[in-house]
Amino acid sequence: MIKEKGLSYTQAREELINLLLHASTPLSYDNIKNSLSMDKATFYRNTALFEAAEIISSFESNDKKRYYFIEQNLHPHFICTNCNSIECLKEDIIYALDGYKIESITIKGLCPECQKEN
Amino acid sequence: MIKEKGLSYTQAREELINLLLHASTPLSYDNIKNSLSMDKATFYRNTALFEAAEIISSFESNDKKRYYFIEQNLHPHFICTNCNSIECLKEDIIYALDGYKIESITIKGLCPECQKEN
DNA sequence: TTATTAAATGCGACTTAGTTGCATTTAATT
DNA sequence: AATTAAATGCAACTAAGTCGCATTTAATAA
Ligand SMILES: [Mn+2]
Ligand SMILES: [Mn+2]
Ligand SMILES: [Zn+2]
Ligand SMILES: [Zn+2]
Repeated sequence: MIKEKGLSYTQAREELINLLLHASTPLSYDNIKNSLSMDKATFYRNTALFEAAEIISSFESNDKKRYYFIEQNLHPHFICTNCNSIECLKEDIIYALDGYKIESITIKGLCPECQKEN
Repeated sequence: MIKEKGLSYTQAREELINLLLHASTPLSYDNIKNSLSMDKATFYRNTALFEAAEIISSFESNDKKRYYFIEQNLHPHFICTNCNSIECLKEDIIYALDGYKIESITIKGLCPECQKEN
């Protein structure tokens, strides 16, 4: 995966790709900093590189943090503006936007839990 | 609009609502700071208040800035990850997410301009 | 209209996710 | 094994947004 894109294969990059491959939702630096052996600067330099190489995607959540993910099938992510939880929405929503290339879709609002509380 | 929600009607709030009402795309503080007579703290305190009162919505773009908008019909916004431009996507896309309340939808990717350059 | 008061504002200090420069280490190639 | 350009760690930095507090203003009562 890394080598296919002509990038050199380092310990840090392997570690980062593995974490993202096995995650069930997008992850921020903050989420995984304790599982990472690399420095924060290395994390961000590599995520930027992987995004440019189109190995990973990301979005900015409500909590001012960026979340990174690797996913085979394009699906929207739901972000709760109350509790900041992030969910994968597996229901297929087809976006045919002529001339645009779609990298990620985020839907913000209130999750079922938070809506009840109102 | 402001009074309907039981908020007091101040010069700063009128100014802010007017700017957002007449904007053709979502706006960040940076976009309009030169047109604003209020302080940055007041801008952010009022946007937070308006969001809580459900007068405005917002999303975090790719450039780490938050964009605010008032819109009658719910439609997605497209954010180009290359040039950071923001567009309203008027084509109606119906999201029926049972149990969720949807406040905003953002689609990220490459706009037609930036995709050509590749 | 004026007096009262709680809420709104401006200002400066602060927070914090992410970035950058530079010295050191490491992966890739010879 | 030697070479070298790229990758990394560290510490300093940047900038969007937040917060405390003194001052001003909107709303209400007199
Ligand atoms: Mn997902
Ligand atoms: Mn719009
Ligand atoms: Zn929630
Ligand atoms: Zn673009």
